[in-house]
Amino acid sequence: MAFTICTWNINSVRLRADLVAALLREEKPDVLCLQETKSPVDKIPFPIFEQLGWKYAQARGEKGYNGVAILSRIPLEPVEHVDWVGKGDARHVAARLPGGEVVHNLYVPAGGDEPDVATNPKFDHKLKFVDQMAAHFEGQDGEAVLVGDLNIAPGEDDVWSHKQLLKVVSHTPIEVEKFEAARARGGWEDVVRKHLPEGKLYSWWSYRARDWDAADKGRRLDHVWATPGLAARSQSARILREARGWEKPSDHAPVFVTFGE
DNA sequence: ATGGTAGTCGCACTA
Repeated sequence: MAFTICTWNINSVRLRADLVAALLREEKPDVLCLQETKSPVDKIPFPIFEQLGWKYAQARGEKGYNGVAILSRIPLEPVEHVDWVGKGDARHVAARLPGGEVVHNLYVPAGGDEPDVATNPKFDHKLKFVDQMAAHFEGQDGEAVLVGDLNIAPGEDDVWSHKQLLKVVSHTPIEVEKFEAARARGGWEDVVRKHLPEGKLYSWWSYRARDWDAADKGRRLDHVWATPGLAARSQSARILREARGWEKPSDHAPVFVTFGE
C-alpha cells in the first residue's frame, strides 16, 4: 500500500490545532506524526482531525512537556512504545500500518545548552537516548519507518554554518557520531537525503531570530528513516518551508516522504 | 559576548 508520511514538531497541538487541520486539508499526508504536543492524550482535539478524515490515532502525552501523536486516515494498530532511558516520559509512540510497516514517532531530548555530560545532565540524557536507539533497533526485522524531531543535524549541509555550530548542541561531533551509529546499527536509511542529496536543507529555524527567513540560520533536526525494503519504495521527499511562515507558526517545518506500493 | 522568542505544570522550567 502506498502512503505519504509527514513528521512535524507542532509545539503544542492544542494551541495549533488549526495549523494541523490546515496541513491535513492542504497536504493530505496519509499519516501525520506530531511531536511536542504538550498535552495529555485526553485533551488532544482529535474530533477536529477525525472530521477531516484522519480518524485513526495513537498518542502518548504528559501535561505541559513532550508528547507524541500519530494521526492517520489509514487504519493503525497499536505497537508497544519504549521507555527510553527509563524516564517514563512521552517521547515515543508506535503503530502498525495495514501493510505491516511499523511507524515509530520519536522526540529525542534537545540536550540543553552546554555540550558537556559532566556539567549538563540534559546532554547526558540525550546521548544515552541515542545510544539506546542504536541498541534497540539493531537486528530488527520487518519493514519500519522512524520519524521525528531527533534534535540532531548530522551533515555539514544540515546546518547554516558547520564551523560555527561545532560546539552547539545539535551538531557536535559526539552527537553526530552517535546519530550515525544509531542509523547504521538499526539498518535505517535517511530517505530525505536520499531524494534531496544536494545543498543546504533545514527543518527548524529559531523563534529568536529577527527575520528567520532572511537570516536562514536553520538546522535539519527532523528526520525520516526507513528500513531497506521500505526505503526502496520511497519515491520523494519534501520540506514544507512555507509552514514556518504561517501565522503563529511552530519553529519546525513539516517533512514529508512518499512511499509507493 | 549577549540576548533574542515561545509554550506551559507560568513568577520557573523547557525548548
